[in-house]
Amino acid sequence: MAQATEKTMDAIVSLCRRRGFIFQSSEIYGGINGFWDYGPMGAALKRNLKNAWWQDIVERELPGPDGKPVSVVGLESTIIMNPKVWEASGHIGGFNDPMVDCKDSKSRYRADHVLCLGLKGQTEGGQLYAFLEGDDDGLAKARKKLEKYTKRSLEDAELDTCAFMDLSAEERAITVGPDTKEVGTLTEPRMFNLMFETHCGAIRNDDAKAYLRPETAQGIFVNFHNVVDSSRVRVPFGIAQMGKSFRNEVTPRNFTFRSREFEQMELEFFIHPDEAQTWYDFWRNERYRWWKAIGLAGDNLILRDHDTAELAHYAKNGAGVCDVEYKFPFTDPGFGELEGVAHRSDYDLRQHAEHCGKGDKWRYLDQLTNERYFPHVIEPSAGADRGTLALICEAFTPDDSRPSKVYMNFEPRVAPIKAGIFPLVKKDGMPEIADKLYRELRRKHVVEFDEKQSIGKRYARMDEVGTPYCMTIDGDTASDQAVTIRERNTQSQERVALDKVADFLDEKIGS
RNA sequence: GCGGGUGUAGCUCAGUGGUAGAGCGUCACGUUGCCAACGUGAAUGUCGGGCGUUCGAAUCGCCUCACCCGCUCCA
Repeated sequence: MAQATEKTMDAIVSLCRRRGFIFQSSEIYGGINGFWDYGPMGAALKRNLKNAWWQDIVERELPGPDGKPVSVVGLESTIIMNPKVWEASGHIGGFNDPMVDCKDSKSRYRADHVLCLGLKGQTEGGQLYAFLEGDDDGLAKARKKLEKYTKRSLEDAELDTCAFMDLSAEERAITVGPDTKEVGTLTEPRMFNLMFETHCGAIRNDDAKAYLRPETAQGIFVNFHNVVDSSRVRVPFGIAQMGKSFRNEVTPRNFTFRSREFEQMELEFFIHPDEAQTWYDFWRNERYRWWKAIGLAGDNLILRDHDTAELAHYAKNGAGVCDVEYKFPFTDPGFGELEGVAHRSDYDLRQHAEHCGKGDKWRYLDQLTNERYFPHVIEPSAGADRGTLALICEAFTPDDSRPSKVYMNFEPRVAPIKAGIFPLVKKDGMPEIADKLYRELRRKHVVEFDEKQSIGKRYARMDEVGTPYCMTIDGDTASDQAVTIRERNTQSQERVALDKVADFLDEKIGS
């Protein structure tokens, strides 16, 4: 058995497998890179997370910046859409990063991160030496190579740096790659399409080509007017959607953190352009608060505002972009993104208005003010799989003093099992009383009945899947009509009357 | 995609050319009196996969797949 006394990714992955949280997809055939399955516990945990998001975003009342309830409706759009959606959104074309390969060293670089060092004023002949942006060692190496080539030491003023992206074919031919000694081994910058392709219908030609969506957001934007016309919403309001998205990542990595198939929980919140800052600030703070409330309450969660330099094309000059980030064991001491909150301006609605040919007719009409405009969008976009993984990592609590050596400290709201119902021993009528209690509690909560093996072993199992409460029917229950309730984190026990157990659970778990 | 590492039972691992093992876990029966108790019995292996070398491969070689670390990238 695993002696998981340290909070390492290996220990967490091991527990996920052992207790049925997460398995590798298609494992019996050797697995498939970037795809993961959720077992019984993982499916329950992820569903609880998604339900909490849907309830808190769409269903329950949330006071907005002005104290009035925030208005949000739900949507479920398809994974495959008309390919023109992706032309309009910029995913075909601008979405991908240009990459450059080195034929000699077989390395691949982000083309826009490659810089070239050369002699100032030199227009022909000579050689250029490539290095990676921010790589001081690489720069020093490039300079050394250039000095060796010119056979003399060079002053700073003689040097010139330019971007590889800006080079002509002739200039690329005299460029030496960062990890080679030959010239001309770098390819021209090439796009790698991260969208999965498929074909609709029986004939597989270019006309039938379609894409699996790389984000759920566009399904919301193209349905903007359908929702406005059918559901009596008024700006400001939001459309929420959760669902699978697909990206053919070059390097899936870090357990479920970067997968090729993943689930998003996205809200597109439509606002008047003048109110962008107010609503951006609201959602920025609200989303951070929400992740804390769902169980990421410790120091591992941060809210990070983006620098202007890293802003996406649609977010320049906006109210801002920030990430809710979690310190995973594999990112430590850094952080990994759980959710991005971005002011996307009116970029997407305008793009679709233009591409579908409706143009200004696609503007929103405010019937109170008679103003027509393209609403701006504040987009809180969260990863459900990343969120689930963060909940698992945060909950994983080593404790050598207990038999399981570890327990999962889930918030009761997201815990896969809310309570275990155990007869202390399998005789003297205890199983019958336990079974009756189990059936009663099961009507409202996910609870588990277990009469096998010793009581300690059953507690240990519940610790490892993060069940907050265990209710034990013992020899006194028949006479005093009360059970022992064990609390997971403290392992303390209290005596609760049988007819008060349901109330106890309702209060602790919420309904 | 590049470089490095790893891959044997559910888990942790032993096994370096000669009949696939241990501990824990799991299941059944008995027992039980609050934290992985005990007894008896049982099930579970493409030794990641393929090809090769060999009389014989978990073990040696080549190819491949998956995972981990670094680069890269990202919801």
